[in-house]
Amino acid sequence: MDRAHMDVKRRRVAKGGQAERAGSRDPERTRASILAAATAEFAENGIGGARVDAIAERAGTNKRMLYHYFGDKEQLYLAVLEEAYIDIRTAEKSLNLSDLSPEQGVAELAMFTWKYFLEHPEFLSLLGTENLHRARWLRQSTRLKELHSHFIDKLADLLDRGKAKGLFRVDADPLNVYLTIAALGYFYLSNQHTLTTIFGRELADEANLEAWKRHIVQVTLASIRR
Amino acid sequence: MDRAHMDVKRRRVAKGGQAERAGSRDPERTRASILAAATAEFAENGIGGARVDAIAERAGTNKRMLYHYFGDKEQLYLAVLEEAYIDIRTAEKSLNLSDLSPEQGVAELAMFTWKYFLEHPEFLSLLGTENLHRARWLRQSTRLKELHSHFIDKLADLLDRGKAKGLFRVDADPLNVYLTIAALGYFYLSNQHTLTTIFGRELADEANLEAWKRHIVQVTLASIRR
DNA sequence: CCAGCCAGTAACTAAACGGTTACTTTGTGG
DNA sequence: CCACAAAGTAACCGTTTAGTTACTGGCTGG
Repeated sequence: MDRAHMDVKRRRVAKGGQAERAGSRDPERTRASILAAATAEFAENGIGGARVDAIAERAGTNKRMLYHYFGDKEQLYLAVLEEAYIDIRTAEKSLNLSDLSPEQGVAELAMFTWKYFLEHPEFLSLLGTENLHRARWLRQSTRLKELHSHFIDKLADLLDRGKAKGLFRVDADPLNVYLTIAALGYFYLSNQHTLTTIFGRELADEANLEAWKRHIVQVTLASIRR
Repeated sequence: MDRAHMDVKRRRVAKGGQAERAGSRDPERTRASILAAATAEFAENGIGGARVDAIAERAGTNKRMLYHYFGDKEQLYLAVLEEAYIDIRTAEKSLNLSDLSPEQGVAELAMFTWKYFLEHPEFLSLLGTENLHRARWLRQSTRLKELHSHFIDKLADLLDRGKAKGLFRVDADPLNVYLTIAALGYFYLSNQHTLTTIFGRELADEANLEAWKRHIVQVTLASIRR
C-alpha cells in the first residue's frame, strides 16, 4: 500500500454551504466539524430526537471521535448550546448603540436582533429545546453564567439618554424592552410553520418579513415613547 | 378467584390534579386517559423524547391499548395536537368581543390569550414541538385545516369598528394584532427558563406575570392607536 | 345462556440506540 | 529513525425502544 504517501498535508476544501467534514489528522477541524454537525442535528431534532450516529456521519467522522472530544451526548449538547450563546453575544458587541440617538439606538437593536434570529434559525431551535427542558443544561453551565448581560447595561444607558431628553417614559425598563423585541422576532420565526398552516399567510415571504421587521421597530418604540 | 365479582360498575374516582387512570372495561375513559397521559409526556419531552411505555404507565394501562386506540406513536401525537388546538379554539368562542368597545375588545382578547397560555403550558410546549418539525403533523391534519380562523374574522370586525370611530389606524391588520398578542405571551412563558437563568429576574413571580399582562395590553393598543 | 366480540394483560421481538473495545495509522521529539 | 502519543476506524455490546403476539376476562344480543 502506498496510501501512506498520499494526502500529506493536503486538506479537503469545505464545500460551500455545508458543514466542514473532518479532515484526516486535524484535531481542530475534527472537533469543529463534530460541533457543527451536532448543532444541526440537535436543532433539527431536539435532544431526544438527535442521533449520535447521525452526528458522526454528518461530521464525516465516527462516534469514537465524538466521545473522545466531548465525553457523551449531553456534554456535546451543552457545548453546542454554549457556542450558540457565545456567538450571539459576540455579534451583539459589534453594535455601537452609544453613537446613535436614543430612538435610532432602539431601532437598531431591534433590527439587529431580528436579523440575527432570521439568519440563525438553529439558535432559535436550540433555545426552544433548552426551554422544553427548563434550562437544565444552561443552568449547569458555568461558562454562560458569566456571559450574563453586560449588554442589558448598554441598553439601560440608551434608555436613560432618551428619558433625560424627555423622549421615553421614565418607567421604561431595559429588560422589558429587550423581551419585547425578542418576543416579536422569536415567535414570528420559530412558530412560522404552524402559523402559516393555520392562517394561510406565507410568513416567510420577503415582503412579509420586511413588514414584520418594521412592525417590531414601530411597536417597540411606541411602547416606550412618552 | 372471586375478583370477577368485585369492581362491578364501580369506577375509580380521579385523584385531584392528576390525569385520570384507565378504569376497567370503560373504553371511553381508557382512551381519554391515554390521551391525557400522552399530552403530558409529549409536552414534557418532545416527540423524540416521549416514551410509549411511559405514556401507557401514566395512563394506568398498557401499550396494547394505546396501539389499539391510536394506531402508533405518531398518530397518538397527532391526536394530542388536534385536541390541544380544538381546546383553545373552543375556549376562544366564549369570548364575546362584539359586546365591547373596540379598545376593551382588544384588551380582552389580549388578556384572554395571556391567561390561556399561562394556564396551559402544555399547549405552548406542543406548539414548540410541532414547529421544530416544521408543522409536519399539523399540515397532515384534515380536522385542523377546517378549524382555521373564523376567530380572525371576529377580530377584524372589532378593528373595523375601531377604525370607523377613528380610534385605530386604518392599516391595522387583524393577523398582525393577533401575532403581536401571541408573540408577547408565548415568548415570555415558553422561554422563561432560559431568560430567568440568564437575566436573573424571576419571570414566573406573580407580580412580574401581572406586569407583563398589562404590558401586552398596553403594547398591543399602542401599536394600533391613531 | 352461551357464542362471539371487544377491553385488557403480559411477555416477547427485532431494530435502533448510546456508548465501548480492540485495533491501526501517522505526525513528532529524543 | 523509531518509540510513543494522539488521531482515527470499525466492529461490537448491553439496553432501550416501538411495536406485536398470544392470551384472558367479561359484557351483550340472538
